[in-house]
Amino acid sequence: MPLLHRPERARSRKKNLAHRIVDTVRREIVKQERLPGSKISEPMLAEAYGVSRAPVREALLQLEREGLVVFDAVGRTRVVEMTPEDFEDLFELRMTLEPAAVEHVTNRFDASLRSRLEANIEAMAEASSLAEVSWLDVEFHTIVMEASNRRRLIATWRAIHSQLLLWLSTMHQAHAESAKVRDITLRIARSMALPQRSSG
Amino acid sequence: MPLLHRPERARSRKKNLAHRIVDTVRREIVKQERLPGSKISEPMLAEAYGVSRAPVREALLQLEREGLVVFDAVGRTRVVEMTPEDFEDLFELRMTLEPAAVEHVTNRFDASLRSRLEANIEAMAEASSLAEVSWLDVEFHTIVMEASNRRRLIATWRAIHSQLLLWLSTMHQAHAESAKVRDITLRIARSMALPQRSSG
DNA sequence: GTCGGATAAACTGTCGACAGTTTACACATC
DNA sequence: GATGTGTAAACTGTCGACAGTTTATCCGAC
Repeated sequence: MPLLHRPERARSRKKNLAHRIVDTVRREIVKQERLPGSKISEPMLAEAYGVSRAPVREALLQLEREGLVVFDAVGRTRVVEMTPEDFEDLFELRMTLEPAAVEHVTNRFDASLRSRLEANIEAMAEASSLAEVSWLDVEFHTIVMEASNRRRLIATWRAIHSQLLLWLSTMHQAHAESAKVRDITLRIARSMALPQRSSG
Repeated sequence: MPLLHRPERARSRKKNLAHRIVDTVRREIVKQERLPGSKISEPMLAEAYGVSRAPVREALLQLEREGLVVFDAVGRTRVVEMTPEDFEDLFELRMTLEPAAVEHVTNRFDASLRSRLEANIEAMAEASSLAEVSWLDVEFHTIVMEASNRRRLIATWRAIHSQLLLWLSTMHQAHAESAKVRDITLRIARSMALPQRSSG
């Protein structure tokens, strides 16, 4: 099972409480241990992690930035519920961003990047489940995105990254046995392949 | 002079203090009343607006999201300093996003949208300064982006919108009399024009 | 006069508390 | 049994405070 996330930045790079809460809740949402539409209250989160509400509020802001939670009109937090339109939106933005990143990566294709990508591909080949392949595939494209070295492109990717994982999780959990969804996922996985993968 | 911003969302749509602080500081940064690289401390902001640090912290997080401030390793806040590479990055992302938006707008081109765009164009024609034209131009493209109705596209646009204004402000203030910069700005403005502007 | 170190000021991260508002619940009514 | 209502519980937004750390200042050594 691939690791969910490297630490990422939020306010300061230091390991503050908000960071840890973000990491934990992000994992819970992506794994669907917190279901779409379920409420998240600050006092409950604060008590769950034995902290005050201040870092919890900061964490929720970050999770909203990643598109994993939404705030209603009175400031209450819920786990995001993605509609088919959202999925379309999500993948369209992804398809818009990726070519721009690839263009820069081709100019910066060095040994380090190459080995990271190859390791990822290898892991995919050895993966034992479709879910694992999907996750590795998102990881593959994260590597590409970050290799582009375009700060704003990377920031935008991070803003949708977790939503992609959530979508994959939704698909695999809700329709694990559906051959049709299997096909869709594989088709998308293929379309996500690095267009001009250099051979040298 | 065009209005700087409509209220925009942050945590809840209600008018909380963080909102007002974001609006004010955003304007200060874009107008370069706060100079790039200058420090922003929470206690000072809090005192300046007569509030506690809690809403100030929230506001700074939002401003970081908009790319107007950056946090250093120990959590201190500074007004962003944009390098030439940043400008390139910024406009490249902009060019990546825009065609995707335009594609959707052509399907939704109604009278309301048309009149809003025409009003904008009219204002540009009557504008008395290059700065004003630039701002109206960014506004034009904001209208297009929001008309696309793609949530994530719009969110991404908002994440770079203020940076575009800051860049324009920088250009106009630092090189107001430079014919060369004038040309660059106009060239960019032209490239920003809606590619297939419908005539019917 | 310059450099280095000690001391003071300032700042961030976190906490617990309170007011005002919204939601949930129990109870009475039809 | 369904419905409306009033009260209690819960929640958000905001505040002031404190501890630990970083930055600035001042003073002495050279």
